[in-house]
Formats: sequence, C-alpha cells, structure tokens
Amino acid sequence: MEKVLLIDGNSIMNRAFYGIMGNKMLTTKDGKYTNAIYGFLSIMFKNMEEVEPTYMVVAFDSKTAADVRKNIYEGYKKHRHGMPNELAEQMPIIKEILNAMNIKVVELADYEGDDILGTYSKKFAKDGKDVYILSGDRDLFQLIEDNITVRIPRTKMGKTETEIYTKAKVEEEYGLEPIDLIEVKALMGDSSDEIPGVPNVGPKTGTSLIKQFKTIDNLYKALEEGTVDLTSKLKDTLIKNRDLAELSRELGTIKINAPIDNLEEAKIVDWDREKVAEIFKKLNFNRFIERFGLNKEIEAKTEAIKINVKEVKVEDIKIKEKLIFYLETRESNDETRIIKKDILGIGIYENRDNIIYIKLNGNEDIQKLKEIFENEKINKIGFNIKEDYVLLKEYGINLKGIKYDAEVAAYVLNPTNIKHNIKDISAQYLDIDLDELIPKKEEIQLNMFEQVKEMSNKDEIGVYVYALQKLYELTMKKMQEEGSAHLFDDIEMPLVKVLGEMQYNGITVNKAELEDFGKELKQRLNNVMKEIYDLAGEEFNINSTQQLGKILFEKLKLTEPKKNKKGYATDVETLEGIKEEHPIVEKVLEYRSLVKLTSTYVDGIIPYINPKDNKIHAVFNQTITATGRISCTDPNLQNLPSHEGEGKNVKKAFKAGEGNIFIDADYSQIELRVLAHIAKDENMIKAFQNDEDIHKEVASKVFGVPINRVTKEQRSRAKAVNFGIIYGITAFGLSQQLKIDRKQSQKYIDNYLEKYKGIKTFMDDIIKKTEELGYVETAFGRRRYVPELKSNNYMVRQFGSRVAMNTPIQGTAADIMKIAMNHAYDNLKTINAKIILQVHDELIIEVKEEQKEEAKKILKESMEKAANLDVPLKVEISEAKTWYDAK
DNA sequence: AACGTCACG
DNA sequence: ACGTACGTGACGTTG
Repeated sequence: MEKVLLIDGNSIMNRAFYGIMGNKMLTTKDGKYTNAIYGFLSIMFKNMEEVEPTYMVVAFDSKTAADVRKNIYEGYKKHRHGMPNELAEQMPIIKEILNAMNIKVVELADYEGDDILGTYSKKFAKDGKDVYILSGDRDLFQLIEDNITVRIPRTKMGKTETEIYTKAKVEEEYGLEPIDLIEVKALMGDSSDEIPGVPNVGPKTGTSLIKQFKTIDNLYKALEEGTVDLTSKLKDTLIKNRDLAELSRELGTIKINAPIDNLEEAKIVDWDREKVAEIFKKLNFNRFIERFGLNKEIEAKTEAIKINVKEVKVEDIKIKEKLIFYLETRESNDETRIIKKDILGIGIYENRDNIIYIKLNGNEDIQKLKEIFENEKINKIGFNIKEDYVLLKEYGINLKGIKYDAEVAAYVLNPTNIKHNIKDISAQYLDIDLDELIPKKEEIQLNMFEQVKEMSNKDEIGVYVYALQKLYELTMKKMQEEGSAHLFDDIEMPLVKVLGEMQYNGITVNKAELEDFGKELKQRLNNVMKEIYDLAGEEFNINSTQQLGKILFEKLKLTEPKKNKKGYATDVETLEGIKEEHPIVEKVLEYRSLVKLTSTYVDGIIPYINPKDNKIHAVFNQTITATGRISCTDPNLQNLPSHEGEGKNVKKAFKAGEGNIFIDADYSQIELRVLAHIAKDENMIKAFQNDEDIHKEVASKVFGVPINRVTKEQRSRAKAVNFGIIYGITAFGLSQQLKIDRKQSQKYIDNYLEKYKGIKTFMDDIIKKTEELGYVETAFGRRRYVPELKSNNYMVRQFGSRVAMNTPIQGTAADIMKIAMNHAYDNLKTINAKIILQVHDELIIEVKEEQKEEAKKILKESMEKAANLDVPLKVEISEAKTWYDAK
C-alpha cells in the first residue's frame, strides 16, 4: 500500500531548535543559526527511511492562522510568545530546502498547520493510503484511525527515537478512542494553547465523563434529562459552563476541511540536486552532502566558473578606461614604512576571458604602472583602496580616479555588517566561496619545478579581481535601487583618498616630551601604589577589579554597592559614592587615572611614532561604525584626553611641523542643529537661526524661567537633557546622569517634548517608520537596518527604538562632516594645506604659517557650506602650534 | 574571547 | 517585573 508522510513543520522545527541538537549551536561562517534546520532534516530523513513514503507534505502555520480561533475566543494562544529570532530566521531556509527537494510545502492563511495535516490525513486515508503524521504535538492524536498513525520524535541519550502512536496504542494509554480525545480536551482545556475547558475538570474527570457519555453532547443531554449520577457540585459546574465546553471543543478540534484538492501534488519526485547541494554547501551541512553524494553537483558548479589567469609582462599592459585591480602584497618588517607591506604583483580584470596577473619585481616594475595609476580618466575599481592609496604614495605614486571600492560599497549597503575581506563579502553578495575557485597550492608547486621560492599567488589574485568585477556590477545596481548611489559616488568614494591622505600625512609627535611625561607619571604611579598598599595593609594587583573589590568590600568593609554582575563594581561612579568612607578610595581613583594615562596614552602611543619622520600615521576607518562616522585606530587619536586636566598634556606633544601651524575647526552643536532640521521643529530652528545659546534656551523652556534668569545649574541640566534627546532619551538614563529621581527626570522630558513638539512628532514617527521599513536613513540616504525593533525581547526593542531616533541624527552629522572633508580637501589643495585629523565634529589641518588666514577662510567655508539645512551650520576656528593649544 | 573600565564625540 | 541613555577603541585581567 502507498504511504504518506505528513510533517508538522513548526512543531518539528521547534523540537529541533530546543532539544534535539541543543548542545551545540550550529552556525554558518557568517554566524547564522542552522541548528533547527539541521535537526529538522535529520528527523525528516530518518522518518523517510522508516516510512518509505511516496507522498509527502510539510505544513506550516501562516502568520495569521491563529487569528481564526482567536476570533472565536480571544484568549486562544494569547500569551504564546513568538519564536525567538534565532529560530525565526531559520524558517524561510527550511522552506527553501524543502522546495529544492520538491517536497510539497503548504501554508494557508486561515488554517493552522494542524488543520492542514488533518485535512490531508483524512483525504489520503479515504483514498486508501497509509498515513503517517510526524509531529511533536500530542494534540494530533485525535486524527488517528486504523490507517493514520502519529510519530513523535524523542531524544533519548542524545539519540533520536520515534514513538509511534497507533489507534491501539492510544486506546491502551488513554482508554479511549482517538476521536474521543477531542471531547476530553473540550472539558479539561489545554493550558499551552490556552483553551479554557470547564473549570475544575482535569484529565481524570474529563476522561471518566467521556468514557461514560462518549461525547459532550450526550453528556449535556443526559444532564438535561436528569439521568446522571454525578456529584451535585460537578453537575452545577458543567451546566454553568456549557458554553465554555462547546467553545473549547470548537477550538480544540482540528479542522479537516482545509481547501486542498489535489493530492497528487504531494507525490514525491526527484530533488533539484544542484539547488540542494548549493544550499547545503552554504549551510556547511557537509554530512548531508556526503550522505546524499552531492559533491558532484558542487564540483560541477565550481567547474563552471573556473578562472584562467594569464601572466603578462608589465610592459605589455594597456588600460584605457577602467582598472579593476588587486595588489598582491607581502608583510614587510621595515619600521619606517607607513603601510608595512611590499608590492609583489597586481591582478587586473580586463574581461571574462582576460584576467591578468603581472609580477612586479621591485620599484622599477611598479613605476611602469605609474601613468595608469595617476591617470584620473582611468576609473579605479578595487578593494580597500585607501590602503593601496597610502602604499602607492610611499612608492611616489598618486592614485587618481578612485571610482569604486567593494568594501566601501558593502558598508554603504549595510553598515552593521562586520565583513571586511573580499572572501566574506563575495560569499554574501555573490554567493561564491572564493576559496573553492582558488586552485590548491600544492598543485601549483608540483608544476613549478625550481621556482618554488618566490612563488606568487597569481591564481588567487585572479580570483579576487574576478570577484571584484562581479561585486562592482551587483552592488552598484543595488545602491541605485536603494537610493544610496549619491552617498556612495559623491560622499564615500571621494572620501577614500582624503582618509588616505590623512594617514599618509600623519601628525608630528615629540617622542622625548612624551617620554618625559611618562616618566613623571610613572613616579607618581609608584607613590600612589605604595600608599594604596599601605592603606590596604597588603600588596595586591590594583588593576584586577576582583582583587580590588575584595580589598574594598570584604577587607575594609566599605558600603557594598548594589551594582554587581560578576563580583563587585568598582567603576568611577561607585567609587565616587564611597570616597568619604576611606582614604584608599581617592587613591584608587588617582591610580586608575594615572594607569590609563600611561598605559593607553603614553606607552600605548609611543610605539606608533614613525622613526623616520617622527609622525604618527593613524588609520582612519571608513567601514566600521553603524551610523556612518569615521573611526580611528593604531592608535586611536579620536579619544585622546581633552576634558580632564592632567591627561590633556598628552596633546602638547602633538606639534605642527617647522614653519607650520594647526587650524582647528569645530562644528558648533551640529547634532542638535541636525535634529532641529530633520524634526522641523519651529522653536529649535528659531533658536539656531537667532544664534542663541541652545542649552540656555532649552533650560528656559523646560524650567519655565525667562532666558536671562537661567542659572548655571539649570543650563547644565538642560544640556544633559539635550544629549539625552539625541541618544533617544529614557527617564532612567537622564535621572542617572543628573543624579535626580525618575519622576523629576520624566517631568523634564515631558516639558521638553511639550515645548518642542516637532521633536516629539519626529521621535514617534521615526520609530514607526523604522519598524515598517526595517531600516532607518540619514538625510543623505545612509541606511541602517534595525532588526532589534522586531525582537520579542522588550529590552532589545527599546534599544531598537533608541537606535531609530539616534541614527538619523548622529549619521546625518557624520554625512555632513564627510562632505565638508571632501570640499576642504579640494579647496585646500591650492594652498597645500593638509587635513591631518578628524574627531567627528572637529577637523584639524596643518598649513604654512603665511597661509593660515586663507586656510581658515577656506576651511570654515567648506564646513559651513557642506549642507544646506533649515538652520545655519556654525564653525568655530582656532589656530595653535600644538594640538593642546587648539580651541 | 569576554568582561570591566575609561578615554573621546 | 524587568534593566536602560547613542557611537567608538584600547588596555588589563580572567577564564
């Protein structure tokens, strides 16, 4: 007899997610969860082997399926929380796999998975087939008949077993026929689905009633006739709750009338093996690939895109309009270099049939490409071109015509993606595993006879330029579709060379001065350390928060703060709170600030001073932050001390070169101005148009005092509120910041949003919009996806809404600064002034003293005209010989 | 590798 | 009843 396997998709995915593969969280290379998919397939394959079906259906709940029963009874599955994201993201993939296997997947708007299975099972059974239902849910037992069985997977000692429920087994276990289970459930209810049932009737009473009366209709008929021998209490409850019983029966009855006609569609046919192989490969399901012999399909696919790389001599290269290139490099130990790499060769994509590799033997060969690199008309297309720019600059070559950078493109498409190499980006956007296209190195060596030594990776480089070309086509199109082409072409790509310049230019640091400062700090550090040991009565590692916590809170018994996750909290805030209790606390704070200074800002920075030019060439990253800001590393010059008295001295060692001077330009209140503009808030726009002190202005409105009566204290509180607004304010956050109670801070917020109505509207609207679209945008079309807003975790959702509020503000400000940098770079070229640093709203250039006035004018104008907002952009300018003195 | 801490906008 | 302001990078300790 023909056999039918019906699978409860949601139930089995759930089982697989939570239990069956639970101990190891399987993920793909890019961190996507696959454990439920893997578990589902394992269970499915096992059951296919055991059942040997000729028909198969997998049923899933549609999003709105439960609504039908909810309309009957609003409590139905009311508190059922949605599946966790880690599981939800696996659902579309399992469906994709089933489709590739040509297994019938059914999802119907008004029917839950159970109803679909119910309908199929009855229809197939009527057709004379043996039906096997695979589910983790015992509710399905009501469907069991002579030729319908239910199979429940169970884990036992790490092994998956199947429990088989036939009609006989149900009768043995429940003492009832399967169909009777509907009636029992109607009486006893079901807490997991939130089916009410009759109060005080549990499985025992329910079962015995149904054994006696068979159905609840019979039961009630008997009750009406008074021919029942039950306790009066039970009789009363049953009579009183007849509605509930009948309602529960309706809810708990699996429907068998879903609109399904064509059973033949469920007939098993061959897989689309190529598709299945591709998906398994992507998911790293190597055991399944092995088991089903899918290697052939995978090999066939990679064979189809085999890449032939031709080696060409540098003299023979001719490039007309675009250079799609990838530099082959090797680590260099030369301490005087900025990019510590040597160029070994270059890969160039001419067309699909001409993928070229050129071996470059030293500077002489590299210079032969100078004309091409410096020809502005030849569009440069590459990967992480900023580094190429600096590297080539060290070879005396000015890379021009930078058109497209795949890393930057990937960043524009999704700034929260943390992929920064061509392999990962290709895997993501092209669905190609570059490693598979690169021939194994051993093979090369076999064919290379004696030239093993200077072995080049020509094939690898060839694969990279092949991928580059593909990425170029695909991502440019994608950016156009998404409306971010302008951001990419006119803001991000021109910025590549500016950031390269900044790194190449560097900033002069007086090493001796910094070392002297370090010596002084270390002496003081020693003294403070001894004092702490004295006060503690023992030596310990003050850097260890654990040891420090023990000393402070166990040995010295200082008031223990509530804050502790793993041990005691010992951060500034906590220590400030117990400063009065013991003199050691103040010493610890001093120690901390001295350690920070020496380790991060003196000892941490000195190794980065280039011995050849006495400069630090910090790296400015363009593809890191979620909002579009630039970040800085090796070392980070964007967080040198500048508020705290002592630490500021570090900046004294940062000096303009001989005969030069720094010009420091600062955007005044750029984020609040951006907020005023995008929120179109009348009051705030007016304040900026009149060039008023915005914090004072806000204080006046929030505290209801005339502007000339605002106290310092009020202004400073208003300033904190302004910051809070930008971050996506919470009453708690503000209360912490201002050390006031929540009610008070809530009042400030309410007042603020009452006075600045436009901002209130903006905040509400942007959250709604972000939720709808799944992403939020800056004024220049930079997108940030905010999946957090769809989380089932309240905290995560709250975070998502703050992100939705903050990103357009911080991000638009970042966009404006980038535009300003591009303009400044272009406009300052004529007077040979160099941009050397950017600190988010601050830009520092270095220029010959004679040209400082002109430089100031150009810089100020470039920044103030960067964007045309409803409020003016204001820039404050200063000049100084050291960074310390700037501002 | 993750956490705590602290420096910046 | 829960645990919160946004965005970074670097250091040292600890597992």
